[in-house]
Amino acid sequence: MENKCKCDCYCLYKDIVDIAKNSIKKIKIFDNMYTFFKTFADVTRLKIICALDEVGSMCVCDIAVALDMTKSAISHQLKFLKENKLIKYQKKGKEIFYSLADNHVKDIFELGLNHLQEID
Amino acid sequence: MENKCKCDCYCLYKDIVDIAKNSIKKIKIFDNMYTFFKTFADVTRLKIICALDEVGSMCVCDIAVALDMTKSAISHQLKFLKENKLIKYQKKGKEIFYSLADNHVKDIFELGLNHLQEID
DNA sequence: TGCTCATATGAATATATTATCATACAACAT
DNA sequence: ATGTTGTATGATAATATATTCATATGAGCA
Repeated sequence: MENKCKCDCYCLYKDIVDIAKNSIKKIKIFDNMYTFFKTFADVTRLKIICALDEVGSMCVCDIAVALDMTKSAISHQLKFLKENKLIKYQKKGKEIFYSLADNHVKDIFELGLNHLQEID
Repeated sequence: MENKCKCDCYCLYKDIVDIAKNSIKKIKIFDNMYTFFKTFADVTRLKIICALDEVGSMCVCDIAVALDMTKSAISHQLKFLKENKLIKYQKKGKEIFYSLADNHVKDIFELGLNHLQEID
């Protein structure tokens, strides 16, 4: 039957399903989007963002101390954040200072904060 | 030494570290926050949100057809969304219709969309 | 040059997450 | 009652992720 898909389902409301399907198809950036949100879906990364948001820029070592974690763990997470263009950095001698890339990061962070404060 | 922590780090800029530490401590909802953002950090859940956003409300079966996935997989994800209060539902006979819980979900989704369209 | 410190990174381990599979339950039709 | 359909769920297997560990690189200094 036409309205039966490989997934063992009978389609009940075909027109609605078609609208939903088209809507999903239109957004070709789900992969990027999920990677973007994944950034905020980790306590360590949230804390790094929070710290950088508060003090502007910090070196790897200080972030590690502030979060009470190893420098290696922080470095791995900074790499993730860097690859997803959420932070930028500036070299000063041996040290490398990281800071938030733009206001979107702050916006998202604060929107999440507001949402949680409202339902709580 | 006072400025050496268990994590093999030497604290370089103590005042900055203290500010960051306090800022992190103030936010006691990192756990909730990361769970909230985790919702958006999965392609399946993003698609469900996208579909519900577009057509208002859908039953489990139709969501499964629209996403071309099994009903079981969808049901598990709906449970996750339900537990985190991002969707609500209404029973009609055998069917259960799911819809987005409030505008925050839509807001976050669209903010992510905007962010990605700008950097791209 | 050799040493120390700041940072980066590959591999391995530990943990978390997702989809599948089997099954259960509830509503409806016959 | 029995069978069918829509949904839910526990257990498992497959996959992804985070941290640790060992090691590497690179800058500054003695």
